[in-house]
Amino acid sequence: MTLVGHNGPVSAARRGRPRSADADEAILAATLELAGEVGINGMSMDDLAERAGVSKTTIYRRWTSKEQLVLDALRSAMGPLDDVDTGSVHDDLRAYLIELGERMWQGRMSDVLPHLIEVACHDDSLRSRLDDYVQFRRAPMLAILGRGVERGELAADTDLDVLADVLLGPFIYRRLLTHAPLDETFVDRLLGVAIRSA
Amino acid sequence: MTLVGHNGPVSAARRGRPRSADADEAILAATLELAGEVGINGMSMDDLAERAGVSKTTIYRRWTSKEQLVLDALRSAMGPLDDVDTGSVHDDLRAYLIELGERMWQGRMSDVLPHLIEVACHDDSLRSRLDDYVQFRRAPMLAILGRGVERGELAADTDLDVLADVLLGPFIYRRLLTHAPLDETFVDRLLGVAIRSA
DNA sequence: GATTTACGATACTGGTCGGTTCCGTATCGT
DNA sequence: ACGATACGGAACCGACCAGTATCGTAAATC
Repeated sequence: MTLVGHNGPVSAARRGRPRSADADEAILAATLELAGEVGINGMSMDDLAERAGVSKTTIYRRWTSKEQLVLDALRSAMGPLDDVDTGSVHDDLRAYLIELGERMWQGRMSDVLPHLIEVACHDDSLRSRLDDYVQFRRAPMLAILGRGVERGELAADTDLDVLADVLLGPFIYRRLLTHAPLDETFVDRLLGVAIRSA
Repeated sequence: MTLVGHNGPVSAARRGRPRSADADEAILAATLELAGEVGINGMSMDDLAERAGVSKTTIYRRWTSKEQLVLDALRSAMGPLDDVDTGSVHDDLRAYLIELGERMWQGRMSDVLPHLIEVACHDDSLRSRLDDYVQFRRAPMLAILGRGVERGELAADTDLDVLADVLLGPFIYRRLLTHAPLDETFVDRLLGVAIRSA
């Protein structure tokens, strides 16, 4: 969490008033919310404090800087993406892409993504955080495709990297540029184009 | 151009010292350069003036605000993208995508794109400018695919919209997220996956 | 109850930035 | 030559912002 104070061993029962766990959650949530609305740089710490229903002091008691806070908030937004093995590439991909589509619209990370991409152009910390996120989305996809090759559903010489690009790229493209929907209809048509065994 | 002064009829030979055409060009070029490096919001007018080798007064004599300047600079960066008809969908797409790949790396618009996407989230003027750009890239692509259907190279029930997403999406995806190359090898593999008549 | 720590509110500091103003100089048409 | 306009340089204004400091109060331990 990169919290400021050395929160020592839990058993050691600190003296004094304890930190509010609600405040931690409220600050992280408000950070993602505000950063999604006005951008990472456009977000002022004063506005953030107000949105979180918390004093600015309370924020700086936990994080040393805005940068550290944003980093933590982004990490907290990365939920795991399950990769179920149904025994069929098509069904695996369908399930995976449908969930991806949902998260791309309502996931906590989704609104911040455009801003994160922007800042990552010059900020190495955020750049590596974004790389984590990208691999996070890519790994299950490559696993699914790998199983497809093993089972003979996909040609052995298939370029899995490019195939993953073909399946993931349109999601980013629609989300950032055309704002077209990412619903089941889209997933089915996408699979129809990309996978021959449709 | 949204220039400030009413530059009247050209024949009317204004009195006094004329505006420097070099300055116009230098300012627009420096705007794209700097905006690409530090972002649209991160670009200060003082730095911009220095980069353009021009005084800040000279900028504000031409444009009323930073916003107007950026809008003009973006418009000036949109060069036309030719759509040659070779008689084969595959060859048309190949030529188109290879040029797209080149422009995505070295085109004047390309560095600004991530920043433009970001700002477009809250700025309607830039949002519509970005929409122009998107349609600008999509239109020739759809024309190529349309001819493919006419010639019977593509199935008549092909969803051209999704197919265009499949061909363009990976470019955005690689450019913004994975930073993988957009070279000829990639184009050929992409076409191999997306077009059955490969 | 005394001590220790967290909290909210507010004010403050040092810096940045968009945009304006002023002045002396350069370049045009007449 | 003269008036009109453009130019560079620099100072300037008002707004905003990250981060700090202070103070009175609330909640925990001892």
